[in-house]
Amino acid sequence: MKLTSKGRYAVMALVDLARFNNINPVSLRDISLRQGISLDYLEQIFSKLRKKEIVQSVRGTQGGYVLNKKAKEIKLTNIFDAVDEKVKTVQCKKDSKKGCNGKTTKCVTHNLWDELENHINNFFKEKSLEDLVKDNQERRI
Amino acid sequence: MKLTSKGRYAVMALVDLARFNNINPVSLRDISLRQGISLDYLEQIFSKLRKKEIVQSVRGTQGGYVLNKKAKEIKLTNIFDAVDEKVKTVQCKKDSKKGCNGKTTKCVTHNLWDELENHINNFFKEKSLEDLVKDNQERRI
DNA sequence: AGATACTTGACTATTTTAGTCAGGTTTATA
DNA sequence: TATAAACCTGACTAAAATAGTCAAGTATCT
Ligand code: FES
Ligand code: FES
Repeated sequence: MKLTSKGRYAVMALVDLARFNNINPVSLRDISLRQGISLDYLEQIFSKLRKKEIVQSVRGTQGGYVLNKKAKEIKLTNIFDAVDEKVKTVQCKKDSKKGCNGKTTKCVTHNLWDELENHINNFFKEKSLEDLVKDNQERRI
Repeated sequence: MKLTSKGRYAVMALVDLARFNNINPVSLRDISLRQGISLDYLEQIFSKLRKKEIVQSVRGTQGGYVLNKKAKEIKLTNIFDAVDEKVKTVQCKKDSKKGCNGKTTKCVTHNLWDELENHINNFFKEKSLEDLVKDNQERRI
C-alpha cells in the first residue's frame, strides 16, 4: 500500500499555504517553486480543495489562495477526502451483499481489513494542519 | 492508498491453510477453489512465502503446503514482507540524503508520513495468523 | 492595456497491478 | 512403472491507475 503523490502534494501545499497565510493570498506559483511541485498539477489539486471549501481563491494579480477555515479545524481526513485520496483496504463493494470473489458471505479477511481501514483513518482524523505547521516550526529552531 | 490483491490474497490463503492444516498438507487447488483465487496466481504467492520460510512445500501427489511456524508466530508483517506488499508513504528514498523533489532537506511532510508508516506497521506487527483464525471461528458459532 | 493568476477540460506517457500461459519437475499410488 | 496430482519457474500481457502535461480560456489589479 502506498500513498499517492496527489495526497502527499495536497498536504505539502496546504502546510506551505498555512505557513505563509498571514495577510495576503499565496499564489500557486510560489508554492510550486517552494515545494517543487508542477504548477499545472497544483491547479488540479487546488480546484478540488476549493470545491470542498478548504481554501478560498482570490483571482487576478496578487491573487492566490487562502485557507477557508482555521488550520486547527482542517484535519488530514478532510484534505484526503477532498482530493480523493481514499483508504481502500477491502476488495468487496461497500454496499454490495457479495463478498470477495463473488461469495455470498464476507471473505475470511474482510473484518481484518475493516479494522485496518479504521486504524488508518483514525490517524487522519486526529492530525490537523495546525499540528503539522507546529511540528515544522519546532524542528526549525 | 490501497491494499493490493497480492497482499490480500496472501493473507486469505494463509488463513485458509491454517484452518485446514491439521495433518495433511493443503493443496493450492483446494485453496483456489475455497477462496476463489486463481491457481496460477496462488503459485506465485506461495513461491514467495516458501522462500521466506513461512510455509513448507510437499511435492508430488497428495502434496501441498504446510505452515512452517506456529500460527501464533506468523505476524501480518511477516506475510506482507514475504510477498513484497510494503507500506510506502514517503516519496524520498530511505537512504538518499535528498528529500522530496530534490531538496537537500526533508520536505515539510516527511515526518508526518514516517509517523503514518509506523502507525500502520504497528498494526501489522501485532496481528498474528492465530488471531485471524480465532476471529473467524468465533464469528461462525 | 498588460500582466498576473485562477479555471477548466482534455490528453498522454509511464508505471503498477493482476493476472495468464507455457513448460517444466517431483512423488504417491494404483 | 505409468500416470496423475501437485509443486515450480519464468516470461508475458491486458487493463487500470498514476502523475502529470497542454491548451485555451476568464478575472482582476495596476
Ligand atoms: S474484503 Fe470484503 S469480502 Fe473480502
Ligand atoms: S517524503 Fe521524505 S522528503 Fe518528502
